[in-house]
Amino acid sequence: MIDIKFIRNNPELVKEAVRNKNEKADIDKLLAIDESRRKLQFDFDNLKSQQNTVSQTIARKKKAGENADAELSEMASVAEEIKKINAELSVANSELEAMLLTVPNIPQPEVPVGRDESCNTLVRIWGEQPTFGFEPKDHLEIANQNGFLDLARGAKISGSGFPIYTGQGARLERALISFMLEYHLQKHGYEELMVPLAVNRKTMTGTGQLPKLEEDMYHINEDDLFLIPTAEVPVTNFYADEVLSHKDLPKCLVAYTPCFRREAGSYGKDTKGLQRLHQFNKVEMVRFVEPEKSPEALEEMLCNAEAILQAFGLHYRVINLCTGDTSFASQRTYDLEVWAPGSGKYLEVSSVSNFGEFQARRANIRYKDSTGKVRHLHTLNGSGLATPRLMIALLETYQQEDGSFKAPEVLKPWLEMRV
RNA sequence: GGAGAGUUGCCGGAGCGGUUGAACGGGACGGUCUCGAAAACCGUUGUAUCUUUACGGGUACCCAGGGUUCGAAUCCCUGACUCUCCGCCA
Repeated sequence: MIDIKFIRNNPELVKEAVRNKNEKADIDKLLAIDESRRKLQFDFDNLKSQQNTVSQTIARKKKAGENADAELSEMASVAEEIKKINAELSVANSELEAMLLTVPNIPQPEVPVGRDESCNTLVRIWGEQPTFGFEPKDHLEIANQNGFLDLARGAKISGSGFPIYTGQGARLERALISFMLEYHLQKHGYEELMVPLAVNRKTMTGTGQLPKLEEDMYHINEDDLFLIPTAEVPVTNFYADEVLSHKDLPKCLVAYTPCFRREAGSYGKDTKGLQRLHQFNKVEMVRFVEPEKSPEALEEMLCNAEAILQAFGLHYRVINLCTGDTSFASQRTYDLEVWAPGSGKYLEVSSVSNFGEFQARRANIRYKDSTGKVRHLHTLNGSGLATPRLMIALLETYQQEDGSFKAPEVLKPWLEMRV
């Protein structure tokens, strides 16, 4: 959420951000509501002030045994008026609140302006595309040949986009999750959380999924709960409505969760195999930092995510997203795209974003700085990483000529957990 | 699912419908004392919002939302959450 005072003082800047992000929040209307709301608030405060004063007089008179009928009848009409204005005020307040929730975050200056992904820029490339002495197969062929996946039965049980990992495939998936979690815990200093997969409306609003993305999420009607599309939601909201101390910052959390996405409106796009799913696994990093430190933290998290791909020896590139491609809540986002040699393309496996105070305002997460002042902190998050496309890259990169799969050395211990 | 109890400031914990933004205690911070510290003593210790160049002032907030009243932390209704007991269950 953008500070209403900021919108008041920089309306053009906010409108530009709305345009550049292909959003459609009506800033002029928002400001008009804000204006009338403040007028109502002013009237309300004055009437209340009058009421408080006279009420005290009444109290004093009654205590002294004097007659207070004059004041009482005077206050009856004031009370009436207050009730009326209060009703208008709460309507105006909720209107403003609703509108504020539709205003996207403002991209940082470093973010290239552009409508869509064609305007994204390349930051760097790591490694090289591997070469094969044979025609590399795509991940589905490898998976099928080795019995790693059973998509047909997943579709039977739930529908397409709900994969079943079988045998060594299931084990590999679990190994990836464990490896990544432990990597971030041991080498990058994160703390682990295991969180609820179904969360309430307030939580979804806190990180910015609601109101915009309601259609993209699975919803449990009975209890008005949503299945999380990313661990970002429960983990960021971990500190909702709290005031932390600057001594607690930065706070670095990591969590593994399944993620659920309806992917409404994207049917038919990149649907082959594990490329686009309704349920997938992801390890997510989240940081809570002091405002001044967030740009630096973003770079660190990017490196944390890259470290995983490097450990696996996978070729990838880092992309700087343009305004039109950064999400509603983000100020700045890097994508990590891993090379899938069998499919012959780069696949997004991570998105690392700085949200500034946008989410902290929505979720009401604050901290007390070293001077004792209470401020909103900055939140960031990054996938570290999502497994399906990572699995694709691994299978395709480490396939053998006979179609078998040879896992990279670092994964060996994780695939051979002895009991 | 049934029965009961509860939700007050950083924490513990008071609070008759009328100077209660909130007693009292603890903690934290500042000061006095001390070579230094402890103890003791004194003082400070909320958030949001409007207004003001500033000093300051107004208003709201005692889980949330409604209601009663001139006036609600205090009375009534609804909801959320916590705890105890019973039932059910991995």
